[in-house]
Amino acid sequence: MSQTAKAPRSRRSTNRVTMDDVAARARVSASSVSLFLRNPEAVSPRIAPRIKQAIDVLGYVPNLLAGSLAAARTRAIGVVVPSLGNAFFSATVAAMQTEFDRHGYQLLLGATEYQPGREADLVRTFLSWSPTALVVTGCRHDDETRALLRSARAPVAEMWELGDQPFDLQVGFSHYAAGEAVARHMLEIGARRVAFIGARMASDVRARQRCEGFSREMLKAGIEARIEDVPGDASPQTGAHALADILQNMPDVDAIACSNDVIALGVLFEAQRRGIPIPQQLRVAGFGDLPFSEECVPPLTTVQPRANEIGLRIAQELMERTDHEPADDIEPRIVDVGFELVVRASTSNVLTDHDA
Amino acid sequence: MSQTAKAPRSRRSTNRVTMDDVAARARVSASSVSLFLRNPEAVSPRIAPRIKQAIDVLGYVPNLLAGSLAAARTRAIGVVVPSLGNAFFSATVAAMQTEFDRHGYQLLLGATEYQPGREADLVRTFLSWSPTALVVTGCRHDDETRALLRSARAPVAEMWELGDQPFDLQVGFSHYAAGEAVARHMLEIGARRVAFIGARMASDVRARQRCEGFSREMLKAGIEARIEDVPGDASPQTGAHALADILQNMPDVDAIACSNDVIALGVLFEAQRRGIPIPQQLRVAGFGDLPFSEECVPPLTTVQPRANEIGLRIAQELMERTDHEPADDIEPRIVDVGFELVVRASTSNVLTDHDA
DNA sequence: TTGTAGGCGTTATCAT
DNA sequence: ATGATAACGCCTACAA
Repeated sequence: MSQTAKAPRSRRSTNRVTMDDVAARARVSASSVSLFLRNPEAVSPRIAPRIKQAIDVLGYVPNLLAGSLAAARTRAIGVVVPSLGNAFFSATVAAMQTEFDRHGYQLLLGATEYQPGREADLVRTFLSWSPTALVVTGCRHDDETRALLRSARAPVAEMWELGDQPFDLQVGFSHYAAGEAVARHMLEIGARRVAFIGARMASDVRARQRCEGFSREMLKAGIEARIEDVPGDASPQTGAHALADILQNMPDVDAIACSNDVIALGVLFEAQRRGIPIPQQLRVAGFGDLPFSEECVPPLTTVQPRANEIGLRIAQELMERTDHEPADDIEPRIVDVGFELVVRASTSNVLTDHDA
Repeated sequence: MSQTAKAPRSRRSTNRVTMDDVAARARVSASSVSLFLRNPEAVSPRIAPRIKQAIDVLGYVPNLLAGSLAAARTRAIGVVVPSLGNAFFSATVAAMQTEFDRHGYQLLLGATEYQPGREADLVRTFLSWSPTALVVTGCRHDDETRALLRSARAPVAEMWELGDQPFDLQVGFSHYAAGEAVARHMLEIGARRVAFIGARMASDVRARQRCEGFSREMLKAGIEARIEDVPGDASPQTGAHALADILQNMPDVDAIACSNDVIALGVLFEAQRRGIPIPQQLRVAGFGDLPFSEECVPPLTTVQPRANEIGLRIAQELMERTDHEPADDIEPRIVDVGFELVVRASTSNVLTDHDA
């Protein structure tokens, strides 16, 4: 009895339980039910339990689409990341999702997989959901994306990078500074023949920034770093192959910085296979402080980027903004969460203290 | 001029460009615009360009909420995963998102972080979005979740596991079989004193299943496996500590299977530190075939679970189902994507062939 | 092919 | 405090 012949123009296709059904059963008006759902204290103690019971009995689930349409605000937040395969972003997304969820907001997810034009597509899609806010990765966006974001009637947060003019919120840190920090550390421990391994740096803006920071700092010391920009995702294979390449062209290399810990891990493995002692002959540093970085042999010097905090701060700042009226123009805000250089045995000769 | 005193009962808070605006500018009716948007061929070649231009000029973005409400179907699919920190699930989610996006569907993401009760909460939230379909992880759900899923007017896909009665679709493989395969392999290469390391197996159902498959197969050969169930997320630390534990209680252990490659990696590191030769003295196997598993020293024997294919198949099957009328009751379907035992040097004495 | 009008399930406004 | 009722922006059966 799904399509009854009668009832002309009845489009009530779904026999979904609606607020009216609840109202009827509780013998109140739909308005009261709506009120109760938003603020249970606002209805008299006489009818509140009736409504509550009706909801339970009927198994009523509010229709957010209708609600959002009527209220002209959707409890959804669109998030664009380059890739979920990257542990940094999946950690940030996880943290955001948890926090959004706590506030009753739904996370809409999109990944560009580093394909040009995808960001604009995803943002456009998100916009058609009338999201409460938008979160994008990085500060570099093509003109189309910028236009869409500017036209958005919702706060825009940029994450994982600082720079340019913020739309409404930026939460991240300077990747140049991270690269510089690694370079300075390398110099301090006596590195003179250095290289930087990065994956796909033409499209991975932030890896490129770390690379540039590293190179510039090295140049200040009169050292020209060899840059190994390998195609494809960052992976241990990437690192292993890159090390092979570097050794061929620069046999006396004494320090290698990597744009990612997984690359550095590959360097460690390849060095192990070749019998190159680390850090005695070659110092290695990464970026990310991934779970294995503390445990590998030797433990890896790296930069810890606070991926979770980025997600959390973004969510908190956005949740705070949504409490205000969209009218009160809130100042754009930049939050530098910083990073931490974590020095471990891969760049120092001290005893391995992995089991502190 | 946001709240003009006139225009009683005007709630038009947003000066958003609507379909009516487009229609007015193109000098056609809104329904023609609607038709054009859904099927550009269906309107006359005379007005089509007018509509197209009006859309561009006004920067019209369709309101999916209104559209979904009217059409009683939302182009959104809710996905529940245990955790995005787990590379398996983030890979599957990435694959799904890409495929959904190709079909114009939005992925709604939720993670339980292995907390009891969270699955039901997330499903309930998703349901209020009237999703086209729901995707959940695994086949074990509490009563509340089952009830919600059963009541859902949308196909329900279960992933990463097979078993029990499928709601509409299951795409996964047998984790028991995966555990058994590892056990048989270990037996073939002469393992006699074996252990299994798993993380948080009380809540990670699938890790437990792999463990059980492993243990049962060992028992058939008269061997009782020592089971190391460590708390917390799977990590190299987990593996390193577990190996230490095992060596203390079972010094003559000659084979260790792990519920996850990252645990196995930790075992390799700890063995390296202790000077335990692998595979000569100790065979090690993992699960997941993560990026480092082929590259580490020695390369790791593992089970490759086809995370991407699971996501892709789920998306494809669901997209196919949504083409049909919800009326035609489609048969529940089970897709076993299988897995592959990848034998590498960590369990064999053959020459390392990492650079094939 | 194009237009008209009713309805999708809420929320918000206003009157009681 | 509660209830009518008008939006919200679009889709779709039906008429023209």
